[in-house]
Amino acid sequence: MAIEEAQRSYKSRIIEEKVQKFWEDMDIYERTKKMREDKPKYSFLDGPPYCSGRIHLGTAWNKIIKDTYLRYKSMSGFNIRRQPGWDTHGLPIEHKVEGILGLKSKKEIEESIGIENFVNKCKEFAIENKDLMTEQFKLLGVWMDWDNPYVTFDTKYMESCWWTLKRANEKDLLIKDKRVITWCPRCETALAMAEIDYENKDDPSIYVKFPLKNQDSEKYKTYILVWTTTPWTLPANMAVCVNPDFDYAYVKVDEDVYIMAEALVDSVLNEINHDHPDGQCDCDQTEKGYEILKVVKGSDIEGIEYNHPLTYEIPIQKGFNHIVIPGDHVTLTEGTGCVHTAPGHGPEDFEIGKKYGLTIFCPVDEAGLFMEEAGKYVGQFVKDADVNIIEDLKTHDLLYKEGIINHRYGFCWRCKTPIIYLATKQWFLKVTDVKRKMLNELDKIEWVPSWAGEKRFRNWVENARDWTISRQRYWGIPIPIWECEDCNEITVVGSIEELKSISVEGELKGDFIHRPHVDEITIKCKCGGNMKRTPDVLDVWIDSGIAGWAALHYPEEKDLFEEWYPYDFITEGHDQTRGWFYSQLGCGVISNDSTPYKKVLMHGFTLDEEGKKMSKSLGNVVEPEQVIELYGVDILRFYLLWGNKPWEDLKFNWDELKNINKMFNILWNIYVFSTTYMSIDNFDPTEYTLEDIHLREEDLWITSRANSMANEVTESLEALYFHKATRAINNFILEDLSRWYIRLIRGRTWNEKNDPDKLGAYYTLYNALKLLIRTMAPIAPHVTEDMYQNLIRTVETSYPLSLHMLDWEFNEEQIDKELESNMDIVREIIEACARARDAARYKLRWPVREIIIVSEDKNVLNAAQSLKNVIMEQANTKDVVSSDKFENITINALPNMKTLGPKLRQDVPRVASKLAEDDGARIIEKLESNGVYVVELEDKTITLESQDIVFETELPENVASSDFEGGNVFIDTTLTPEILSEAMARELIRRVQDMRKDLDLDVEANIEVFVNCSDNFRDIIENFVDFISHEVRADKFHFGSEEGDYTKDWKIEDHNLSISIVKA
RNA sequence: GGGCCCGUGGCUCAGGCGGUAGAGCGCACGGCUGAUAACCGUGAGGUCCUGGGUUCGAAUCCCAGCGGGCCCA
Repeated sequence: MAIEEAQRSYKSRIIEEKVQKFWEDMDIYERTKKMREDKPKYSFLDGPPYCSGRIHLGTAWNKIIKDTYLRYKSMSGFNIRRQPGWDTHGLPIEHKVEGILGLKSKKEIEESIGIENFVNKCKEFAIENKDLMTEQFKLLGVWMDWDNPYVTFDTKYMESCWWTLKRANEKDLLIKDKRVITWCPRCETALAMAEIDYENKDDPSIYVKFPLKNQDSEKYKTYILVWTTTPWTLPANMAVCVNPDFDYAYVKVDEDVYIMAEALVDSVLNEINHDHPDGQCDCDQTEKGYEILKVVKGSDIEGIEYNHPLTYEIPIQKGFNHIVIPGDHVTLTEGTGCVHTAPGHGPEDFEIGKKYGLTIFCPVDEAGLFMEEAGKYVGQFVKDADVNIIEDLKTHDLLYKEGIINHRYGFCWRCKTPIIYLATKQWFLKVTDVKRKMLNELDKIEWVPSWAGEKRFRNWVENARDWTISRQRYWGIPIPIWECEDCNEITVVGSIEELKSISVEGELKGDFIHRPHVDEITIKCKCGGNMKRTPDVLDVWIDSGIAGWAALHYPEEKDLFEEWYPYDFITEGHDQTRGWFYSQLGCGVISNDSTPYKKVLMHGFTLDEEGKKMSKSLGNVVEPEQVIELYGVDILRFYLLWGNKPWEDLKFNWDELKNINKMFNILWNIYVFSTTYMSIDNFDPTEYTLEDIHLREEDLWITSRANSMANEVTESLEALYFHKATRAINNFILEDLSRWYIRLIRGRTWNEKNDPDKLGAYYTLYNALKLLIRTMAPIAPHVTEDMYQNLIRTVETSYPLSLHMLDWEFNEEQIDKELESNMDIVREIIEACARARDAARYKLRWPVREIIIVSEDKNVLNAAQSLKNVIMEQANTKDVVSSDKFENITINALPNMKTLGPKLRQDVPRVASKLAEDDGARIIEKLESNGVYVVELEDKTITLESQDIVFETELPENVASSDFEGGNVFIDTTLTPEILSEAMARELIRRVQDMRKDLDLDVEANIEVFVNCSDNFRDIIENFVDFISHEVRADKFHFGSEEGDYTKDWKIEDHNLSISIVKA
């Protein structure tokens, strides 16, 4: 086999489809895995995406990061576990299925279609999406065990979950408790902190007057002034909290006296104050509209009794005792410093209520409707009751002030209903008991970036509360707790086998582990009573939190667990700080006393071009498929790893994608160039040893650069700094290969087939490309595989079937930093030459006699000397001279008119001519040694200081110059007859080449050339006919006219001529 | 109110362990081209968010503030 000429243009989709088919047909993924079976293990755990729809750009980014890193690790010689996971249970899917079936409440689910049908429908929905999303991930070229994923609804998976709960119970970390928790009144279930979205919302902001029970004055009535934004919680008010350390004022307004924090009196009572433009207020109390009667400490008003403001509407409230109690949580940032306390509707209120023995009064049911105890409000939805309550307060003259506040409020993550707080009995994991251990374990984890763990995640864990794990829903892992109806004893079932052995009623077949079948199974209690399952399912965050061992079906099966647990690496978005990073650590510590993962990359979100979240309602969603269709998978992958640092949010940018597309085009062009010539010459690198070929300095240079690049990519990937890896690759392709190396070797590809110099270029280019595609393979796996199959595998037949089976390696010994920096300098010199020519309007195509490089920097002179040949070719010069100074420069000294004009007046011309007579360099010398320069005129002596003279450098005629960072270049543009001949020959060559291109001739096709020109022009180029013929592949070259296959008239400088080409 | 992150040309972003501010895109002009629908050069375009501090020297380190984002209360 031999290297074939590549397709002329880069068609990403065709290549990618071809490569994916190749992988599939040849079973490349499985083979690659098998190949590295005996290597050291590197375990990875996929954070399971939730299967409720199609993947979006962020999900794609997530899997691309994983795939790239794992491909790299695999090539680096590790046996990788990469099982994908699917999160399938929970409210989001229930919510979608409710929508599909047109169901509006739990009652409808239970009564109109039944739990079994509903659960089956949910499962169906999850499977459909799982399959759909699998195809999407495959399209991205992500290599995972797609046929063997872990799925949270699998019986085995759920069994591991039961074990985890049993374990928690054994450690006394599983408790049932009445607490106030966040609740969705639409879904009628408890929600965990991770299931709440925060958004801004308008709510009432009211100041309510709570009348004291014992009024001590006939003249006025005293109230505690209380602020709330949830009027509907007032029916459950049991107490008022004050901070014992604050000062509280009795403030008289008209006929009322209000008790409130002194510091807040002004802002609450006296809005007039804000009308003073200078902020000064010297109004007296009457103007202020209030009068402070006295100030006491918070602790002084503890125990004061008051009457509930709605006893008329809610008779049951008459039976409770309402008092003022102390609370350290009371602040002065808003409100009145007297905090309405409803132990049934607030977590802090609840804690305080328990502490002071208040009744936990909660007259609201699971659907958010007021119950009988709420008196007048019975049957009203809590949020709807707000206005009625406000009206009733007004009626009793117990409303001081009313307004609207816009503040952050929690919403159900799925149905967007505002959450409420309710006191209910729920099951909890006592995270607060293991928090210390969690923090301890957290320190053992390596975080990228480090602040993600050390600061952000640590902060979250430190504030963790006990975890509400029970959900009053259907599609989830049933809580494996059976409670005795008689003695309240509980049994936590840890496995299916265990359930079988102790169940007395109900069948264990079919999908017995899901609801509703599992609900029918009963267990005999020690007391002889009947144990029934607690009807709840588990918080879906438990599902994914246990993935570490549930995916391996531990503890029922132990081998895999011992081999792979804990995991070396996980990576997810920063939303998982409160999600999966947390749930895994919590579950891991509870069941195994340790963290399930050792290294984490926390990545960002994908945003739209303006930095806004992508959302359907904004219409700014970019689908991965859109990008793939336009640019291809490899370009999408490269872009996502290039756009920014992985842990920052990525503003998706089409322009950047275009930019990456350009880079891939150039890469492809390099490939086309290489294969074009290599296939013409049947190049086979295995046929040559270093003896047969000649390597130039530039060959060693690109080899060094390629290895430096590979080194940088290795370090970057290892550190998960994907942006640095892609930048190194981009720089190598554009700067080193395309813009420089290919340009340098162009001439050599024109030589004879077995010319060692040409073979040196091929050999070097071949190896540089080989290293490049190997290094790029994890990021752009398709195009590199395609190149590998043609460029490498056809000639190095002993190489593995796929690029991805190659080991990750490069040769540090081939890195020559000095050569690299010399080349940097030389590139600058050559660029300076181009600038100088440009300024002098002297074309690059025309050779020059010599260029002189002047620098005081030894490194520059060394570089110029050691890479002289490169400069000669690229600067198109016959000679290169380097020196620490330019000898031929003339320095002219002129009088500085600004200083000398006023001083010397009519003497200026005479001084000027004296200055002109002397050598500028000598004048400078004198100024430097004497500080002055003396001019002797016939009639006087004039002393000039350095500021009196300005110097101009004058280059000899026909010298162009330009400077660069390390010095200057001077170019001798004298046009000798020889140079003119060569210049004209090159002009002619370019025109013939242009015509060959017009004819779309093969690169190696031979032609016959006729040039019809003046005798003068013929004389000029006559000596270069052989050179011209060689360059344009002309077998024969004639002067004279001919009607060839293609004839064209040209003008070169002042010469009119016509060129005719005959195809050979 | 608390925690974390971000703020660099018109746009997208590098740099960031202190030492003359970079790239790409876009704009203008010039050039080159048998791998390149490419490329090269030149030009215009920067209070590196603001203000303090440390230092011979701060885009970089420290403090405070402003603006944006995420998370929490």
